[in-house]
Amino acid sequence: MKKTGEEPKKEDGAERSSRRIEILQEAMELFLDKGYAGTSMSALAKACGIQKASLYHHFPSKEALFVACVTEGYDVAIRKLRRILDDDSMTHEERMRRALAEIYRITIDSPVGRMSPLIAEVSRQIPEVARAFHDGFILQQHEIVHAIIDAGVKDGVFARHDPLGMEHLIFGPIVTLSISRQMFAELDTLETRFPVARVRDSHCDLILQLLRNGTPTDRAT
Amino acid sequence: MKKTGEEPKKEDGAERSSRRIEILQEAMELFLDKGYAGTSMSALAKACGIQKASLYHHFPSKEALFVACVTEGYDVAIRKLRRILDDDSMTHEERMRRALAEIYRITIDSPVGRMSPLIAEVSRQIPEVARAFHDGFILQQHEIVHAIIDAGVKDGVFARHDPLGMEHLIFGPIVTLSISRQMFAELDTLETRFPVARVRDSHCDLILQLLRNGTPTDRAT
DNA sequence: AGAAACCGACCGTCCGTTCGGTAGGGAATC
DNA sequence: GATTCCCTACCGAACGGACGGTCGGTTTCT
Repeated sequence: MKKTGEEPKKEDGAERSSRRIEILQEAMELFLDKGYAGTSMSALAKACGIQKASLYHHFPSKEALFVACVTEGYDVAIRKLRRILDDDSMTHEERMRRALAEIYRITIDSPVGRMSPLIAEVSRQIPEVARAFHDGFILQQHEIVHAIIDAGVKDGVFARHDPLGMEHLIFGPIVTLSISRQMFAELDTLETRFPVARVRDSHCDLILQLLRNGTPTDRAT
Repeated sequence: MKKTGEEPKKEDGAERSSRRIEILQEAMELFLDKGYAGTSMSALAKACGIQKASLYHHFPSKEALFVACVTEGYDVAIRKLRRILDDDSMTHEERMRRALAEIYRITIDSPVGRMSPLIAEVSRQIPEVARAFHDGFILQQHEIVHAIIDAGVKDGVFARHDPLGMEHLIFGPIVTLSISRQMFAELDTLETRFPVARVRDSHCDLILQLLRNGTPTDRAT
């Protein structure tokens, strides 16, 4: 509701409530490492070097703190992706490759992208966070990719495919790779079975192969 | 360690410790519905109609109970998939389509398949369960799919692709669809954005399109 | 002075787990 | 055939601890 209205000073933006930002960063780290239920307010306070009661001067509850963790930050994460969409100096294929690489980076390396398992964990308890994550993060990326593909189709460079199927074919492997790398982090075969660079390059090749060749079977379900 | 040695009577197998099985079924239901941390032993006991202390006569701890939930059942889940692999009465393409449909069913409908978010939630706390899930469930399915593809390649029906990339292109969308449908279950656009049948059919078409056409760029990274 | 930030101590609750004890049925003993 | 023994399944009650959250008061900054 009101997530940018608690600054002590004016809306200078540069250093608005440094404590609050510090708490959010520590919280993000702990949540990603220990999960939502596994992160206690006491542990977070200790990580920040303050008392637990002080946390409640910045956030009214643990749930609100988690929601802030999710909602604040994903607009920053996809900003670069949006810039790729707006860049006209590339060919359609090159722009697609750049966008895919950036989505891999966002989903696997950035804190917001790695939060999918967390959202899944709390989605029943805090349904609003699932909606926020979907509308503000997932949906944004999907729309950007569709825009890139549509531009290529319009110029006759890309073949037309079922948008829904293409969407899942693009994002499915990326999301699954990110989640797998987290849940199987302890496996000694992690880098063999789930290597980022190899999967990314191979995935990219296969998608572009589909985008270049038209689909002969145009079965409409 | 000893999971089949607690029957009260002989090892008749038909009704080995009915209480134990009842507990496992109720536990699976609760875990899938409320998550691991969100499922208390008290709630499980109430669901089974017994006292909480009685649970500890069948399982030494909550962790052990969860591990049993995961490990007991996934061999049953992929039995049908294995039968499809061994069926020689189909063409390669038809077998691939059948296998894909079965994997969608397993991953989205069966209890074991829907446990991925749960495994992710507890993977740090109980690392052994992640390994068991990977080796006994994920890896089994991957090997079966690779065997089906290899047979098609050997007969010249399927084109050869990077096995790792193909693996992620096949399983990625399925796993992501299953997880998305759970974490975004409250969204009113769920069936529009994540419909099983449409995604499955479209996915299947795209995969087979790739398997039919060879890949011209044979870049080895 | 006044507000914001912070602190130490505390509250009520719920959790996983344990303990001592009971009911009941089958086997062994007399 | 009755008694004793034993073992499994079960139960009521409680334990220790951790958790999210609160309260009254103190410090800090402007």
